[in-house]
Amino acid sequence: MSKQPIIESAATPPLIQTPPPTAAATHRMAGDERRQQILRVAMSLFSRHGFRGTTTKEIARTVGVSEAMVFRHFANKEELYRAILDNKACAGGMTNPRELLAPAIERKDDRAVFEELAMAMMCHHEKDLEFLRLLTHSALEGHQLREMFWDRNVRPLYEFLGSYIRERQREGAMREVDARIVVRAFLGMVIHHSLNNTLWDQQRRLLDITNECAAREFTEILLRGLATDSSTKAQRETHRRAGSSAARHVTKHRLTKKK
Amino acid sequence: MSKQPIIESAATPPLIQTPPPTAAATHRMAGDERRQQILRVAMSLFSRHGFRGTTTKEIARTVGVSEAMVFRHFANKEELYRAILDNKACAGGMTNPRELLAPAIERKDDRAVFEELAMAMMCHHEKDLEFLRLLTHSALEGHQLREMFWDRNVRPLYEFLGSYIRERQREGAMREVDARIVVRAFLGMVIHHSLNNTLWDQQRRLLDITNECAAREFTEILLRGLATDSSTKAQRETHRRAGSSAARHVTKHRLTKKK
DNA sequence: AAACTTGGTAAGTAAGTACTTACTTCGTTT
DNA sequence: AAACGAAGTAAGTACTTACTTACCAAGTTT
Repeated sequence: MSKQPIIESAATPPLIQTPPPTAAATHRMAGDERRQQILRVAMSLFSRHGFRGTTTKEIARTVGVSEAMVFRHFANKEELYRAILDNKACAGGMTNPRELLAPAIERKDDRAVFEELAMAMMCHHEKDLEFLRLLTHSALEGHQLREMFWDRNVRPLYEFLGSYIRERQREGAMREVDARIVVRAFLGMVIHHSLNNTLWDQQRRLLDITNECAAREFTEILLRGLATDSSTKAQRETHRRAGSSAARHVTKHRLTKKK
Repeated sequence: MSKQPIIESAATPPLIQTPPPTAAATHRMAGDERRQQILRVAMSLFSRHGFRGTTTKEIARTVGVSEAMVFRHFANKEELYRAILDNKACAGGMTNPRELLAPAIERKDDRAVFEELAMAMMCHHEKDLEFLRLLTHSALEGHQLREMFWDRNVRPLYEFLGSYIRERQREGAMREVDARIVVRAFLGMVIHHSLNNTLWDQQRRLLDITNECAAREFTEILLRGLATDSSTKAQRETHRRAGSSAARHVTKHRLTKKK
């Protein structure tokens, strides 16, 4: 309004386009490729600084293009965020626990069920640290990723694991406690451990153990904690014979890595 | 610099001061009182939207004063945040567990030790929900509250609870597992439960139990999980005779409130 | 009643913020 | 080689942000 755009000034000199000062050789990518790149960068930045704490300018600069490119691929910041969620919330919940645990469940190998679940979760958290942070951010900000993740991952996991526990209780292999409480307790140990390692104590000052060790010990505590008075010894015998995943000498056996 | 301030224009008309349109009767508070009010409001807003997500304007408006007042009391936003931390990080870690648990520890009542600790933590989280959110925000943002809380609360708790467990292990009352893993497992159950209730599932769709119930069941799982093969029955007898806090019939005994 | 102190404000400012506009460059198709 | 469309940009716009300035008015002291 205040400024008249130069529409037909054929005279204006070429205005020597400064060759992109940002990156080395990021010229003319295919549209989809660039879109993916923006997505990856945005994901990484959102996970570090949250939605509000990340600017579109920063995203563009990191990618090595002008800000306008971000808005060519995504209508607005919110849509960019959504695109990340669609990418992640589906693939973000690690490999489906149902498939992963099927063999262990078949054999009714409780130890393997819990240990493998714990391992899968912790390894996934470790690998996709970004997603864990993104998730926590959106839980705080009340963003829709929270509900999405809840419905697609958390609730199904509670139902799946809960029904396994109930089955084992019916068979007399575990004492009678509300299965949902058991699920909460176990996921609590595992998730808290991951959160601790990624958000609070990345240098592992308080506790530096391998995922294997954590999975093993958490499982041990849970299963002993659920054992029926009668099953206590018998069951552990059974599992030893079956050659279950670990649990050979679960006492004090070099649990920590250092310090 | 660019604008010449009117220094002695006695002629400028009174410019009828609009009577504060914001609040009803928030006139002329004592300095300290207002300072405290700003602190409280800021704390509440920071906990809801994080440091970056809260504007000084919003704080001022909520208090019912002009933005300039915020900056009269606090040099900048960062200092306001610090003031909150100083207020909170000292008093924020609930009553000192050392004192709280002293009697239970004296009696070597493991059940009471863990159950009371869990209760204290969960009730504190529930009451000071704001602090929990603030803490999570600063963990994500890498703000100094994280280190502060870590040093003043988390690490001491690990050491304190860990040494109690080690003592009980020496006495043969608990099996030999790295005490720090046990601490992590137990705090994991408790903290994850709190976090779940405040950040993820405020409507308690997944699991709606009282704090008492959660504390009781988590403790039960942990203690059974730590029992030595020999102590299993003997110990539970002992505790029953001693009239320990709960644990009468810890089986399936109306654990949930509804659904 | 003059001088000081203190709680308070309106109206800035400079540096962001998300998002847009008008235009250019280049590989592919015709 | 002309035309076209997609990848790209510089330089905006309108608004928000943290923070400042210049000033005021109700007490309290002198």
